[in-house]
Amino acid sequence: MQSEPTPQSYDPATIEVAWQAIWERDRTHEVADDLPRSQCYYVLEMFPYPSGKLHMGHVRNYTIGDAVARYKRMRGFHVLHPMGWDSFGLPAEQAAIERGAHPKAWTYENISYMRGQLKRMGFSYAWSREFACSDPGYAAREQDIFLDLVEKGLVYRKSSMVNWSTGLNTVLANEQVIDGRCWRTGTLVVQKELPQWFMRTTAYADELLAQTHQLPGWPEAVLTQQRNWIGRSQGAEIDFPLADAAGRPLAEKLTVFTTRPDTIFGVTFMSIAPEHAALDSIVPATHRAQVDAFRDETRAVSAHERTGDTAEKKGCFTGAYVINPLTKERVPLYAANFVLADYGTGAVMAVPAHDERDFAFARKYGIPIRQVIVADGAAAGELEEAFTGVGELIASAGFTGMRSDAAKEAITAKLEGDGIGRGTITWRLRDWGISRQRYWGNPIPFVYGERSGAVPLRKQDLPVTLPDDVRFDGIGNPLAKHPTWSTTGKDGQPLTVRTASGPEPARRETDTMDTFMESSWYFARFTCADDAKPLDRRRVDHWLPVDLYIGGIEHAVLHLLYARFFQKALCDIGYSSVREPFKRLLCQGMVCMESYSRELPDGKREWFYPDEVEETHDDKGKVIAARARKDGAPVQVGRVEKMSKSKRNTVDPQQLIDTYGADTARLFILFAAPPERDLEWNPDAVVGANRFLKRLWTLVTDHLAVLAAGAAFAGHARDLRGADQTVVRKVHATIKRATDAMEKDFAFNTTIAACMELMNELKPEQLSPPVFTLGVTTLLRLLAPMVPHICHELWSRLDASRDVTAAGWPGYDASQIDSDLFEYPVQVNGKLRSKITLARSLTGVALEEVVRGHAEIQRLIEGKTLRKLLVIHAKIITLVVG
RNA sequence: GCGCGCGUAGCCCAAUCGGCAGAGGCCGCCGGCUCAGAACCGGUGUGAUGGGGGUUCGAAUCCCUCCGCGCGCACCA
Repeated sequence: MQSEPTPQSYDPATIEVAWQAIWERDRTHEVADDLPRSQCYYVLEMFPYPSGKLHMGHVRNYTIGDAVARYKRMRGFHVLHPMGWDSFGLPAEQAAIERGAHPKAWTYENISYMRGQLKRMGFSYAWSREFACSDPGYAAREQDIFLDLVEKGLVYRKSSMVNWSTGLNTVLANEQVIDGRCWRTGTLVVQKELPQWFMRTTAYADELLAQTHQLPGWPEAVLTQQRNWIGRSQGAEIDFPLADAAGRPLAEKLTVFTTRPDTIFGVTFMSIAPEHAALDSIVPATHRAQVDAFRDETRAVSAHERTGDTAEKKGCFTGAYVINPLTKERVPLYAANFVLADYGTGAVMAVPAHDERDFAFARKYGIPIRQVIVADGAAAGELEEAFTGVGELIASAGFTGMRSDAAKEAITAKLEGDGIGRGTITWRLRDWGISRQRYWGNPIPFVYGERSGAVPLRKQDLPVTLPDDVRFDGIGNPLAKHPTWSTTGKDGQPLTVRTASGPEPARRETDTMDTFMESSWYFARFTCADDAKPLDRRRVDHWLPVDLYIGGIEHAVLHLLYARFFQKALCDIGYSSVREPFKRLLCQGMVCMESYSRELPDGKREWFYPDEVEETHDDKGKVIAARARKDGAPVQVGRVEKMSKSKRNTVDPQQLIDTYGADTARLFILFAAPPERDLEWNPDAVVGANRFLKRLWTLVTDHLAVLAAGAAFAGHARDLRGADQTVVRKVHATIKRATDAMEKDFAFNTTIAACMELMNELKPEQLSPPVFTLGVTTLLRLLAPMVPHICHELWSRLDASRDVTAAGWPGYDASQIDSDLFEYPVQVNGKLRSKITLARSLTGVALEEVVRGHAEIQRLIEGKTLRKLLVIHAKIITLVVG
């Protein structure tokens, strides 16, 4: 049983709630929009999906962001630090299906609970700017923007093969397909053809790629991933005329894309995607049946199995031939399972000698392999594997002898001159399919006239709102099944579109937008959340780019690429002139914990909660065994991995707050690891964090009389001696370390360590009151961004005139850090041999003279030859003797 | 396979420009306090900085290579 807290003991529940009430009452963390930009700072954390309650990943993300926001405020910045809710999405509908809860009610109840948790953590958000994406106001403004994008030609509709999740009955983006399975449900993804709405992300492919080289504040890993995803590929399109079996050219042609036009003289066949549209007209009747069969066979397997690394390369001769435009040679055309219809032109000139896939294919089907490139200095010979490098051309007519780079250009130029090819760039990046066959999303503001087809809504007919009376049975799209919604206008009358010949009956688009749409501009809306228009350009341009954006690396190519695209699109429809939304990106690591499990006889795994397990340690404290309490039988200590419910290695933030308070949770999270690194949850270390705060509490409250009585020491350390001098130096050194750590990488862990060190030095019985006061007040100011409640509370007891935030981040005086003497380590031939103490003020030639003459140095070189003497001021003395 | 990152004490992690390997915390151990325990206070660190090689007066740090772990991409022509 815990004893009842006395007024003197640290009672986080009371002081934290009290300060949170003060911040709420005073609207402490709101910020104006008209201050000089150089004094402003926009820090943003990726807003959460309101799934029910905060998990430890959220708490870490938001703790980091809050510590930055509070730190920047103490440095005098006007900080914009908003929060909202990414509240459209599938889990709400899953809840409706499974529990009968209405998505709207479920979502807003979750928001209400989670907002309470955020406030209980003491996060310093500008709550007046809060919104949820499912709020009618936000969704309506997004529709407004959408229509502008339509106007600008950045939205279009086309029928296309889509990833269809059999688990969700909906379309998934490529990014939502992981190993051929649905990212959410893990069910199989199949290919299906549907009309879809697309955002023209490819219109910005060049800029999206180029700007990755101008984002120094982003982690290299994210930039690399985005570059891979965009996938720029420079090469040429080349036309190959079709030929009949006798080799006579036909009128039709096939165009290939290649990055290696220099290998064109090595082409011995052509391969084409089995579902390529041109095949129907190309394949002669004699081969039609088997090509169709091959296509169906290919289609039957999922995209992943088909293109996976291990998949067998298979093909089928089409009965057709093409002519190599440079050699005029006739080569066979194969349908091949590894050729993708939607990349490049869907057809590939096959050069087995210089491409691994073509090599394997040629071996399998007995197709000739003709080498046309040799590595520099090598001779042509029998190839055991494809040579995919660059080198010198052989057997390539007039291009023989050229190097690959030159040949690429020369051959492309020749093809261009002949009108049968052209240099071109192909992208891996596709347009963004945004249609979702779901209810809980933002409706796409289009209608379909009976005869006139898809028509965008007029702005005065916005917004399209979701109906509340919807049934959820988990099959198909609830919106499409609603009896009246899709055919009723805003005025309650049957929906029509205007045409030249008068109103025409129409029905609504029932697809809703991918929820990545909402998260693509919420950071802009935060700058002007009260504006009637979708965005207020003045304020958007005032605050953007976000100075620091914090979130998980799992969004490296999803959200972060869409948001970059969207920002550029917003610029081009007049809402901003800032083309990159995030100046600096911080990707925090995962929150991990040890897991315990054992294998059951049936091969399954049984997982244990930590308190179900007893560990035994050796005499150094190393864990040597673990067994389950219930049966005493051993369990395996799993590796430290991301918290997950199924592995029973989660910690509930609410429980943590209830037990230790928000400040302890914050302190542990910031102290246990640097932000980018994975954090290993350690319940013992949480207790340690709590212990530190208790000691801080006691240190201040036990000496309130002394601390509140007089001012902190403001003189110079040189005028002090003994413990007072040591502590004043320590104070300045600590401020420097803490400041450097914050400015460099937000290395809260080292900032906190420096504070712990300082506190260990603060022994009131050995210090004069002004110096002790300096130490304590410095400590409170340095810790305030990280553990704001306890620091505000203690500060208020020392100084009622202003709060600790207003007191600001302390500055330091470099001249007060170091003592007048420096103890030089002396290395002889790289080994530490001795130490000598000299005045720090000694530098340069004078310093070297003193060292040379020093008795200790003389002793070290006695009887040997001094070959070299290096004296680095305030660092080290190195002797090289022989 | 390719790309990015990481590897320091039993564990989590520090170490500005290449300059004495150790700041802080946890665990363990010892001691104080206590009838006793918890809490609290004090004390307590011997590692080839993952292996090998190189550059240097000097390498945890820079370069090469290998090993291990994590993440991402993966038939993109």
